[in-house]
Amino acid sequence: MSSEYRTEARGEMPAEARGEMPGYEVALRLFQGFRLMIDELHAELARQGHPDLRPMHGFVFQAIGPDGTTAVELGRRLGVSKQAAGKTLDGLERLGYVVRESDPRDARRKVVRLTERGVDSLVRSARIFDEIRARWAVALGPDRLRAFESDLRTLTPSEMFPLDVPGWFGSD
Amino acid sequence: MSSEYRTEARGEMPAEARGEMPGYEVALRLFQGFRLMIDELHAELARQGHPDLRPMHGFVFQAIGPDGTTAVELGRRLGVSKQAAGKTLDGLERLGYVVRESDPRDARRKVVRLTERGVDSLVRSARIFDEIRARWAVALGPDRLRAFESDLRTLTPSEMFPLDVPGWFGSD
DNA sequence: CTAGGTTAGACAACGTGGTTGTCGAAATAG
DNA sequence: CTATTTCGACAACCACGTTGTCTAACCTAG
Repeated sequence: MSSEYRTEARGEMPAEARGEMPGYEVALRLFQGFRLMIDELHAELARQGHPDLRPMHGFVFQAIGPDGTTAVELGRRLGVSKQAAGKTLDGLERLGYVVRESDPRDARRKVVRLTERGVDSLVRSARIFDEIRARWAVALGPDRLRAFESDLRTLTPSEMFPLDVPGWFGSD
Repeated sequence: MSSEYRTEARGEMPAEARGEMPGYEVALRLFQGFRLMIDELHAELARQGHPDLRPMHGFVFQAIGPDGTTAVELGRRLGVSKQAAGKTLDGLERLGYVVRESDPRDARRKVVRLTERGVDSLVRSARIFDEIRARWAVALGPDRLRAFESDLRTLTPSEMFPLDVPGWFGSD
């Protein structure tokens, strides 16, 4: 991270003059692109009846999945302790996005499932994301956006998205 | 955010078959690209003598700037209270990345400056970012990467990068 | 069938980073 | 000179993560 402290590099034409970007700016702009989408998503979700959802909740819903899961397994997927996952679920349960049902086949397990409201938020999220993408297609042109997405896939090859976002940014 | 709950949309050929990407995947991959760069940056920084730096610290150093700043102003730039900014600075001061000097022209102010060690971490960060970018240039080809960066700039037009990352993800 | 180990979830104590509120000292406006 | 603003410090509090412990339920050997 450095704009003022940039390593001006060995001779030749500066990178910017060749239309290139300093490495740190690529990182910053990737994050900013993500953040623009997420901020707009949640502004629109708030307008559409989901004012209490936060960026993290999308990752949680994704980790819960259509078949439900347990607090332990959720903690594993999110990279946090089962207790932390449980506390997050407490909040989402209060907001009406998930329910805990007891598993008849294993009396210890409490299976967490999305409620109708939870599914509704996911359907709306998908639509809003697609609308943002559609605006990007206008801004870049559809061919250019397809190339952009293809390159993005090349650079981030994994099939599985890392969901262990909570605490990732933290200070220690 | 939805893979299983995708809105399959009205008729025609599915977006994937046209080489397009669902909107939510664009967001996820932008974040993943950022995260790949940041994770590699900090792994390499740790190897080069800066094992205690965290993703957030880069934003803090950026907000401090080459001329130094005060806790109040830093809090403003990071979007947190002056007290929170002060606590963060306490930690960085203990680690030897910043010093607080009293301002002879205003006895209330304590100007925070980067130490030599702080500047060293920025110089190394810039170099590491550029190395990662260079590998991306190999993966995509230099022309394709330039186009990618150009499109990224189009999509994230702002001059100023938002530094108010702490708490942005939080749950309430 | 039972004994021992494992697993899920609840509960408590704690740490870290954020918040607000208050205060005194120093600067500034009138 | 006085009144107001601003900076930094201190304290109380809160949100959200952590670890540790405990009980109930399941599973597997013998």
